[in-house]
Amino acid sequence: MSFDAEQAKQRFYVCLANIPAGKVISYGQLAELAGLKGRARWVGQMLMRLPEGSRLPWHRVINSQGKLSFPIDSTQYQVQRDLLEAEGVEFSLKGKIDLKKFGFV
DNA sequence: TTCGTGACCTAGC
DNA sequence: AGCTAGGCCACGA
Repeated sequence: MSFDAEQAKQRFYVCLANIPAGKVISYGQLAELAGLKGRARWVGQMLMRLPEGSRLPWHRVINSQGKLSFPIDSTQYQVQRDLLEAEGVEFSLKGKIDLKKFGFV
């Protein structure tokens, strides 16, 4: 059985679009939601290659530790964090998100 | 086709 | 809580 990238991409986009504002999900969970269990890294690749104009909520995707997958000092980190805080998502002093509260599952 | 790479994950200490 | 090591899997050179 081979991996159909086109079909996978479609399911991935749909699931991502379904994440409500103010909630976050991990790469692995999103992959599983799209029927792509075990392909968390592929999800990351897709987000990186996402066209800029798209209205997909890429910022609601974080890692399983409840943190953003960017270095603290990067602009990408700031952008994602601002977008999330604008939706009501709270960060701890260490920059961690409470998945019990904001996690989408 | 083989090899290195990465916006990942989990288990162990 | 923080770090390491091993596993994971599609992608591109």
